[in-house]
Amino acid sequence: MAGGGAARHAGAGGALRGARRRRGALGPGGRYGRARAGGRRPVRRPALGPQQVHRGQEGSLMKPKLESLSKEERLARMRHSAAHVMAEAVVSMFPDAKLGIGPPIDTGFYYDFDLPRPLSTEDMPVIEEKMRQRIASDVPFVQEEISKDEARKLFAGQAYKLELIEEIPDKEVTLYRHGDFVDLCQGPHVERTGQVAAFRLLNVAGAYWRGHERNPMLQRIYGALFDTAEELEAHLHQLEEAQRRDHRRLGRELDLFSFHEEFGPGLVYWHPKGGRVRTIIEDFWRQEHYRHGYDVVYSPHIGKATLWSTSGHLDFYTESMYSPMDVDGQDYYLKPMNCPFHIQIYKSGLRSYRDLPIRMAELGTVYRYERSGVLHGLLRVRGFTQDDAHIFCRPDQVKEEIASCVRFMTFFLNAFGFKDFHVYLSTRDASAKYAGSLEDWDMATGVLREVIDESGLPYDVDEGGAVFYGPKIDVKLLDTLGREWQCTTVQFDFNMPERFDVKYIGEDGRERQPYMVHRALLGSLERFLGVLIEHYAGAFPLWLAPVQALVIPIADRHNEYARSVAAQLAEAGLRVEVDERSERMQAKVRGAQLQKVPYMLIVGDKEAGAGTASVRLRTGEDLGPMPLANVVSRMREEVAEKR
RNA sequence: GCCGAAGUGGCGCAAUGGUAGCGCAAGCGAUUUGUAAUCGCUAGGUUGGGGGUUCGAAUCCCCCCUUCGGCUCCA
Repeated sequence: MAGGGAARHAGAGGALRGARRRRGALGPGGRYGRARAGGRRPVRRPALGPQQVHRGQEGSLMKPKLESLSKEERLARMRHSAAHVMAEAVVSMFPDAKLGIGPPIDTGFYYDFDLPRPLSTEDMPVIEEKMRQRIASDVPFVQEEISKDEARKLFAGQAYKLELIEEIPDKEVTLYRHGDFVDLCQGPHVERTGQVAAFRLLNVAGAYWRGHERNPMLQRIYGALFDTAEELEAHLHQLEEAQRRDHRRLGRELDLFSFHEEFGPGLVYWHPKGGRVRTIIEDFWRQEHYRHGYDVVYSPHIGKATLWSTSGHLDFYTESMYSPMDVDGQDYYLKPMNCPFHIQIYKSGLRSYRDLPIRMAELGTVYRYERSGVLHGLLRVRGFTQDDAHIFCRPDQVKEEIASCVRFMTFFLNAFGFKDFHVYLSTRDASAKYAGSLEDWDMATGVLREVIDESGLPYDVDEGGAVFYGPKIDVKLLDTLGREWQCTTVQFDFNMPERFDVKYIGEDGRERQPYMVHRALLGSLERFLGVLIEHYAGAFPLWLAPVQALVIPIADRHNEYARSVAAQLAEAGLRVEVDERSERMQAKVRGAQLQKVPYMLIVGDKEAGAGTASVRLRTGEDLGPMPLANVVSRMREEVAEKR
């Protein structure tokens, strides 16, 4: 994020409207919260209208058979039905329970409840058991349609359901009934409870009713559900495996970084090894930016209040800013963004149309207040370094500049081996909170859309997801649990040029306002490194590995030769260490494996005599003894190719 | 910020009202070893912080801090 005002102007929750929104605002499955967490994403599937699900006596005769459906659709139905069965179980335990919604999600389902007491993990087996009984009883799911009036009577006392009923545009609403349990629901479901497959209740979490912070907080129970017990087990196993590649754990084990909560949560301390990786990325970043026509700048970390009032941050972004510090009786603020500074650099001279585009990049460290509950390792911190840039350009240059940002982004993500990322086009909605003219917005949104279309990257439209000052393209990378984290962002800004009166002299000699584009490609180095660590499970490719080779002398008498081997590699620009501990070679190999060092160079009598090293790779592959020159050339080649 | 769970040596864990232990890591010593853990010894904790109950608190109660999983918000 490079622009301002997101906090207040991102719209009501910024939920994914548009592409991911399903029709209607019905109960379970009708409307979803945000598409966000891993396995917590609403399933995407075509809405199945009532016309496709005919009513039958048993609610089954005319429905498509479960087996004939796609796996995706079948799972969605089972998950949705499991949510109903779970709701029934919870209601049987708490007759006064008020029901929220209970949709299927990527890996299972959830249901939200308003209950008289907090649920605990001890409740899970009880609920599960009730569910299994209901599944064993194998009763049919029956769809019904009733008038809204009838529905209001049926759901009297169910405040949340009543709210949903009022929002349904049709005269009739659909219900799904199994056994004595009935829910306001558009469906579709499986035919019988017995068709609900392998599931496990996972956890309870708080969730605001309809995702709004001002609404009551309900208790949400998450469950996982798959076709078979094996697939369920595999999924649960995968969740455990994910812990092994959690960047917070790897950060400690690989000695990359630490946090010191007692001295400030959300503030990263980079250790030498993590610092090494970061430096490599920064060097690469700088080199590529120069190559791509950017200038690299540095700006201060604090600025006077007048800067932030002019920029609008004090009006629109104060909630994310830290309290001012007093400097000679003046208020100074720690910067939450770099843009106002870059604008000053732009404005330090008269700019001609010939000077544009001006591309100003900075690894700019910013500080933002993040609410305590949202901090998350490196992925959400309070101080971070954006790989920020601001592009000032003429109207005729806009499209190419945006296109080159997208190409540059793709180049970086490829360089780091990312295949799995989600692109979003965030547009404005009907509200009137936006800066800039509608024409500007239409133009900018059109350009962004054209550029992504032409890039061939699949994307979703996040209607209303734009910040108040302009539309944007965002790219989100996935962590090990499949949670999305916004990294790349390319944003138009129709606010700041106006506020700071940014100009250039046009061909006609008159002052004109340039277009301003904020962009961060990696996003922030902290977040990017966090995602990257999980992406590689800590086993960085050679060019990024903090220690590229570990020389392992077999006995103390080989230490001297080991040091000379290390010196030769270091001379060739490789990062190498020697394990001189009085340990057995096996222990040293194990240590290197655990540290995920790519190359292990084992040296004993044979190697010292022949001027070689026996090479073991992190993969376990034994390359046998190699002349040092060959080791060096092999490694240098691997580094050059960023493999 | 909200809901729930949790905080015990650097890390992973045990001790559920009665003297805080174990493994790994660390330090020291021995060993000099051929592709994922050599052996021994030593040191290390006012149990996240503060208050309370009790003869006695890691354990029970209250407040705060932090972490984890969600929600909301965002790079």
